[in-house]
Amino acid sequence: MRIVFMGTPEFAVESLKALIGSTHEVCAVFTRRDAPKNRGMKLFPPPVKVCAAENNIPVYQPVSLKNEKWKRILREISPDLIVVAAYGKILPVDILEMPKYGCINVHASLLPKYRGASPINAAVLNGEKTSGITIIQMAEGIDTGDMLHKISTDIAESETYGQLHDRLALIGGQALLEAIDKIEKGEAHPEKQDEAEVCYASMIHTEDTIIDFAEDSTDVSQRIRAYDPQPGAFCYLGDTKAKLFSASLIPCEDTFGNPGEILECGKKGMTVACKKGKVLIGEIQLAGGKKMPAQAFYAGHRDIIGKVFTKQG
RNA sequence: CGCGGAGUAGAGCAGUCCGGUAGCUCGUCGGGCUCAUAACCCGGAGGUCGUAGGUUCAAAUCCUGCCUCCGCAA
Repeated sequence: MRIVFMGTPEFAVESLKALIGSTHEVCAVFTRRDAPKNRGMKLFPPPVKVCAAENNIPVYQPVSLKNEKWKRILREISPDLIVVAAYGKILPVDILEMPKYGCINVHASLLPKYRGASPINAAVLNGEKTSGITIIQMAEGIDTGDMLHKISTDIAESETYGQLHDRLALIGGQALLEAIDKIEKGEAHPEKQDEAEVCYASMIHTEDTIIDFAEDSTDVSQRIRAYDPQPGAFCYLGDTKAKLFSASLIPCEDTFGNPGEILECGKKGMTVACKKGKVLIGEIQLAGGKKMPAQAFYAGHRDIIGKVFTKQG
């Protein structure tokens, strides 16, 4: 099958690799434009572009697909199918209908739950026990299309966003090939999403990543893990901003000290009190510094026992 | 030239303002105590103070260039 791939970040790279390693032909790759990023606002190419270039696949980086120029190019390529994975742009309807088999999307949640931009983070944040990949036939509206194929996976205890992301990216590639196989054999059975089950995961805002120890330990550890390792959930230690990572729940119903109080530091990490229960913090990163094991932090800050993490500096 | 912080022993930090013996916690190595231990006691090793110059009797410390790392913002 002749395929055009559209995607941008690391998550999409695994799907692209799966296609490249298959019997299908990836005729072209569409990805977002190189964006100024990080210190110095230097220009960085999206991961998908790098991967495509390594495999000598033509890359297109349109500002908007509504432009007739890109529609013409797509018609000339004349793909049988367009595969979209975390592309970050809306496809006009006439493009959705252009290929013989239309456009399909690799989405990192079990739809209809967690439509939108941050499905993986949302699953961890809400303490879901399972997540997965859904391949949908794209339609107008964000992640609203009929479902073609689904693979679910259990979310492990203490699993972070990063770990789940990497796992789902691989599963995404697998699910994609299976879905295309179904389509080719005419065995795909589009299934409507149950509107009653729909919920959305919007883009991440800074305020979502603030740790509030006045919440129960379950919520605190889920919040930290939902943004670990990127962009990192944070709170303040005095005036210093501190990102916390590798959180795990210490199961207990009791309360200890004040919310946010550092109870003890040991080899396994730093124990912090929550509204109810406590959490074990494995790694910490202070503003301007590198991420380090909590034990190392304790080595250089012997006076932190009894100090309190707060929401504001 | 988007804004800002930081490079000192394997790790994490103090010392820099005000120049004068390289310091702390952890780890590591050796010994001791113990039924035993991630606990405790004693002892040891380990550092071109990021780098290149400058000032000085003397620079981790003051001045200048360069390299590297990190936070914010996008």
